Amino acid sequence: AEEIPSRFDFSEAQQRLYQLWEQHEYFHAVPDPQKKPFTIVIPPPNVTGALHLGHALNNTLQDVQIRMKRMQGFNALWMPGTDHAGIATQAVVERRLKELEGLTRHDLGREQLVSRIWQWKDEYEQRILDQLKKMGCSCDWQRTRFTLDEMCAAAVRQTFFDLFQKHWIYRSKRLVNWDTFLQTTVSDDEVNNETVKGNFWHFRYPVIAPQAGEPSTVIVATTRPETMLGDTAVAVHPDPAAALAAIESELQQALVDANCNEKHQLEEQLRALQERRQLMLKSLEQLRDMALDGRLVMLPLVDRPIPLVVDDWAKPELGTGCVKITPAHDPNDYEVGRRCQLPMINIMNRDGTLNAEAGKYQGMSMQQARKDVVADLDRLGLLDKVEDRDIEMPLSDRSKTAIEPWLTDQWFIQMDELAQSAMDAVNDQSVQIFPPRYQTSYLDWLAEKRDWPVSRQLWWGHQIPVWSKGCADQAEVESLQHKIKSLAGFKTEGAAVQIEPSSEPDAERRALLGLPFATLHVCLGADLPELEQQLESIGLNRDEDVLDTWFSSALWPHSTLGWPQQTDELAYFYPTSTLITSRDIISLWVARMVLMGLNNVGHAPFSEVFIHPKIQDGFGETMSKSKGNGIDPLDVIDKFGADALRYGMAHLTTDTQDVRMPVQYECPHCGHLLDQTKKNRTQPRIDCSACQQPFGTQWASTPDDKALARGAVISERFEVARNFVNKLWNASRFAMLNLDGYCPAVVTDDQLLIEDKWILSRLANVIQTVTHKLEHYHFGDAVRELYSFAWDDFCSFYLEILKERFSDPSQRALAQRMLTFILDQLLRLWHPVMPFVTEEIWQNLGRLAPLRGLNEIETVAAHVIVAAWPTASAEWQDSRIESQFDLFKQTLAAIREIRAKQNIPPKKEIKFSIRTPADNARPLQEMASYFKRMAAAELASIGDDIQPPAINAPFVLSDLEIYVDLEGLIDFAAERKRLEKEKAKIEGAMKGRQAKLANEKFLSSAPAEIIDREKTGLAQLQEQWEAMQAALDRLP
RNA sequence: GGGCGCUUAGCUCAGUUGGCUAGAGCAUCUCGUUUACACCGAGAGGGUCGGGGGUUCAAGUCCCUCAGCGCCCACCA
Repeated sequence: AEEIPSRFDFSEAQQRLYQLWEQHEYFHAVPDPQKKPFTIVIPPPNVTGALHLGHALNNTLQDVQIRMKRMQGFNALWMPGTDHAGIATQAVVERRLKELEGLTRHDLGREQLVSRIWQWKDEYEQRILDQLKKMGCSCDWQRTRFTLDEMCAAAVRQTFFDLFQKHWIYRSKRLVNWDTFLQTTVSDDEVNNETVKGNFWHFRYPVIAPQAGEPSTVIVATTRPETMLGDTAVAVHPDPAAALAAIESELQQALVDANCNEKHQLEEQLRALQERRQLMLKSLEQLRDMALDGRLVMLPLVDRPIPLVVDDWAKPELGTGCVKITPAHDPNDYEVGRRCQLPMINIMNRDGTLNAEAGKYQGMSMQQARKDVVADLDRLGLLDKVEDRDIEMPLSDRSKTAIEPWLTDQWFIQMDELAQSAMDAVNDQSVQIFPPRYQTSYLDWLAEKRDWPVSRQLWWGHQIPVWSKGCADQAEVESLQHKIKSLAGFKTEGAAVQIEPSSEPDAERRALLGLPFATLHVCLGADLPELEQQLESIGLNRDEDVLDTWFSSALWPHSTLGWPQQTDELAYFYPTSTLITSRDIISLWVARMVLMGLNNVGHAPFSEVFIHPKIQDGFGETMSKSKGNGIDPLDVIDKFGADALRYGMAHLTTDTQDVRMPVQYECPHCGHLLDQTKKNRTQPRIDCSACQQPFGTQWASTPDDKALARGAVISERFEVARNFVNKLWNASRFAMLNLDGYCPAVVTDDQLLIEDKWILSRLANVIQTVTHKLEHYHFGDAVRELYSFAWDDFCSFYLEILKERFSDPSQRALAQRMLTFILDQLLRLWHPVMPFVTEEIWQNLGRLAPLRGLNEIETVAAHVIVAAWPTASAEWQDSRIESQFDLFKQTLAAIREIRAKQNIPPKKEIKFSIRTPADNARPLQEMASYFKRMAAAELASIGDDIQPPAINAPFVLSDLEIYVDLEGLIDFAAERKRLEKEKAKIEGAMKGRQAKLANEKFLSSAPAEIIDREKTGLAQLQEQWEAMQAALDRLP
């Protein structure tokens, strides 16, 4: 035992122990009807890049749950895997392709690009799985899945086919966010709005054949002039007078409720509105009438007659009150176009240049066209005016270029029934969300029941399993349909047909634009190469698009278990037990998993969802790769160990707050820690403030910077955890040093000393609390409870007391049995949070004490990972013993305080007396030797009627007066100071109570129990005060 | 604009259904290497609980309001 080092060498142990667990296949779970399953599916990390501390938190919590449940005897399965993360991954790879080779994806082609992305995926998946292993995650690696692998693909195909058959999947036109640089759509949450300086242009559109008294032009305003080439109408409000009046009365109402700050502003707004009304109302009403009359205006530059239409999207209080309608390039205009049945003219190519619809502007970029359109209108005298204005510009998060709204064909999932089923699951509590407030965001989002657009114009993902062909007329539709249905294998192999009528009802326009009469879609429910070939041979082509990445993620809990195959795993492990994730994907992922699980398997995928806090940097911003404020968990593991990382994560997990984590750079040359500041956190190179040498950061991009040693990003928050790991390690080291001659035997109650009973009572309470807290996701509470038990109770008191008993041969055997038992229990309780150090100690303890136990002796499990979770024994719980022991602790603290204040040398022995009733006296008397050891103080006398020493320092607790004998030691000044301060404190407390008790209302309204408490409290304070005063009086 | 949170010691966070003198760790200061641990031990100082108002015998805790911060959703010709 002597050769055990005083510090836990985690870096050596982590690898060895992880291998040990894997060799024994402790992580591998197979269906076993004898055991109850407990299942968690990992929120699959994106293969975009490495994991940061947010993931570390997420995965730590999952592993804590899994390890605890495994110890509780459940058949625990933690299903690991990664997500292909569609656009994010493709964009990363494309960007790198551009940087390193100067190539675009079009240079490579689909197949080549996809194979490049697979390479990237292999690399990062490896890295991610490696990170998880280094964190100690006990995932069943044999079952590792990837959202794009064959098993998941089969589930995707089957699901799509099923929804297609139910007609819950359909194709329709939709405006998408088009990134003209990457030439792909981006989802709404990958679009950032940036405020930029722009202009507000006012154009005149000539009215065709104006009648007398009518305006000859209509003025419209826009921030995007080039889109006018695709205008198909000008809208006016159906009742501008009423609309203006409504706003006016709203403003007036607001004015009534307003405070003076707002008042001024509101008055101004009101004045402007009234002015406007005077100025514009008449002409707006006139235009409205013209619109109702079916009048047309001439769209300049392209010379296209377009109608005036009536729609309440045209707000009379904004702009000119009239609004140009460009259905194919603006989301709101698109809605107007649908309501008014307007043609939708797409003027843009995939690459952001203008197409043939734009006439002479064809081939120009949108920016160029903007300049030319404005200039040309100006020349024609149709530019009314130009205002400066701040405008919100949508930018692509990936390419940082402007997003263009663009009208395209997209596949949708009809959500009403699916969403309802997912709402029901939460409403009837078959899925419970913790903390419960997150139910609201889940339910609110689903309640909108907006159809889910699932196609993405990407190459990386599950390609949509639909083959289509446009038909020119009804006859062709019928003959093609007949041909398809008679294909060999069509009926037997799982295929379905849908007919999509054209979005353009007008035959002439269809002919003009080359649109089909209808499109025939065939969906195949599985990979069927022969059938696919046959379809292609009769002219059907497979959709180029892929599915939204969340489509496959939504199937994750059942696809990973083999669905649509009816596997044993699916039958046994599904539905899973709990889902642990972060709040930003409640709607994107959690809700969709619920509805897909219900649709596919007929059962919600999990019964509980725990939403954990988010990790923020020192400035309150969430960690993300793009901000450069992320921490690689491996940096923390290298410096503090995996257990410390996990401890830190669990400790910070409370259910109210996000976690703020200020970080530092560690200089790779001298180890100095530099605070991360807002300024230096995005710098590629930093000079160490201690040794002046430069080091690189994760932002290093130039070859010079990259060549520098990288400074790790770490947080001192983990120091506490590391220190605790070491504390536990050394407690076990103490045990090892004192277990010579250990022999196990049943320990009976009558053998136990008061401190044994106390520690067992504490242990029983802690087991109960910690189990409850962990089972209810209160990770922080559980860790705090265990920490104070291990450090304060076990180490600071129990072990100190045992030292005394180890030196007494008659007590040694019992002390050893107690020590091994408590340590054994501590290791089990800590194992889910700190698997490595507990396993290592378990091995060491097992060598010296393989048989352990109190009530019965048993051979313990070879490894703590599979040891039984402790159960709280009710017989041990004894609040009387605990309060008796508390008296000991308080007495000890009092003596130590007086020693410190009096500056008594540590080795100098002192004497003290205690005046207390016999009930308290007995246990304290029994512990007399511990005062000697732990405070170098001898208990001279104790009892109801003892005489305090002549010169003493008093300390008064409830029912307990402690007198430290200061004969020949006293520092009068220090003692006076202590007593005065103590007295003042007591006086303050007394004052509050006296005031309360003098208050008639308090006496009449407060419950008797509270009044009683106040009274006895005051009496005690009075007693203490008198003792202080008396002692002061005695001082010379 | 709508919604959900948050604001407690220099820092990071606890604080149950309102009820004894508001806690912990780090940092600071004092003392100490007594055979588990200096990644340690003993002790101390440090808070008008974001501001203002209200309900109550009693408010960190409940209500209103203002300010600041974070996140989600929607939207701005």
